[in-house]
Amino acid sequence: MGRRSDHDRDELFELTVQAGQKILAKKGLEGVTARNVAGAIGYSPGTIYNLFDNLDGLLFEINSRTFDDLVDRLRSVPAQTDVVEHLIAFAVTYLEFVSSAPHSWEAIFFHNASHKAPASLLEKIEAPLKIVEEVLARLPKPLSQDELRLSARVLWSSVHGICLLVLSDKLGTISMKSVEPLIRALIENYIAGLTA
Amino acid sequence: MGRRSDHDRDELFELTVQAGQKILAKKGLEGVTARNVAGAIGYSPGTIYNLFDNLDGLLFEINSRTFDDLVDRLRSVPAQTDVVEHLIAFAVTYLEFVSSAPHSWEAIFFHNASHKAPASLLEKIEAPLKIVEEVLARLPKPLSQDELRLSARVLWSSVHGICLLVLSDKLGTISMKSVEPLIRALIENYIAGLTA
DNA sequence: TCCATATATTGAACAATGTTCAGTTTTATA
DNA sequence: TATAAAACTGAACATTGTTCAATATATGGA
Repeated sequence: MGRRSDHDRDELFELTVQAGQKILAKKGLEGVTARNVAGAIGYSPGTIYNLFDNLDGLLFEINSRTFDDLVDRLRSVPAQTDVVEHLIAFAVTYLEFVSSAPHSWEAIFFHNASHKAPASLLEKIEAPLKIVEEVLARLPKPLSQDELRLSARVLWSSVHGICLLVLSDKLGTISMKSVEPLIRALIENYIAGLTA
Repeated sequence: MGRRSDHDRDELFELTVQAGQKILAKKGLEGVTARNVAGAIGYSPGTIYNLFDNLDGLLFEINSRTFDDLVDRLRSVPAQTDVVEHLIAFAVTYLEFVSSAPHSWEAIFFHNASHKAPASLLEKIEAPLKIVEEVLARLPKPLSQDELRLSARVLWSSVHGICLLVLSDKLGTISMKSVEPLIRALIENYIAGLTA
């Protein structure tokens, strides 16, 4: 039984999110139930609803942190003078992250929320796209704001599609090594077409 | 109350699948519950389990038909002498289908089945890839079976990623018209890179 | 025609889910 | 120390998928 003196609200919030992440990593999305999470932190199910509006809220928070993690990884990709090389490094970083933490991404790709995601999460989903836009803006050919926005989205979506492929084929014949040269071809030539 | 004499087993199966499809189209994936489907065909919930091993079975059947539909659409794309044009026509066909029947594709992309999909469904998922492979095989450059397989998958996955983008942005600013030229650039240049 | 057998259908019941909230316990404050 | 505020509980509710004994219906042979 959880005691009020054990943790203040912020600590408890943090504890809950981490318990959720741990369960997600171990049991997958379907393991993240109110009773499981409550049990893991030593509180009763009702307490979850003291911290979050609903269970979706917990998953939104977890997903939000996964995006933070992705953004950190993208930001720490070494700067490349060549735009194409930079974008390829982004894609590979994304692919490796998805591949190494599949359940975190399962929660992002396949969680069917009954409630609306908060604006803060929607912003974080946008963050990687902003980073891609920044790099695309360095292309010699001048692109309008709209062109930049759309082409970043299309490029990232196609990389995203390939992440899904890798994710769905965890036990199959498609490895990172076999996909990387094709990602390279995809990006190299998409950019070539964009700037033609 | 359903009467045994109303339909034989095959008719009832058909009736159930169609009821499922109708509910899916109208209410989305979350509307497809055992009780809803049973109510729609005038039988009790238990009857559903006489026709399918479980509810996933019904959704597998519905998804299977969606893939059949896609394959029909791809097969009726007018033959193009140019491989790239042919692939672009495929992608546009796919995009338009997803865009016009979003809930059918929601069931394919976001249904988290508790049970394993039957081999027959897995084969149907492969069918569009086979069609893409066939066209890729017409490229002047000779590709090995493995190269063909992998590049078809990567190409289709990236188109798939863009379908998801369009699907997730049904009310947003991304239209078919704005995406089509970028799909074109994506495919044109991916193939250029592949055959270089 | 009528009974016996096989099949189809029902619907109550079970477990698990998210969620609520009246009641209890604990802490902070005056 | 008494009172108010906040946190926490856990039983309860509605809704899921799913099962299965009981019932209803159809079939085929005497």
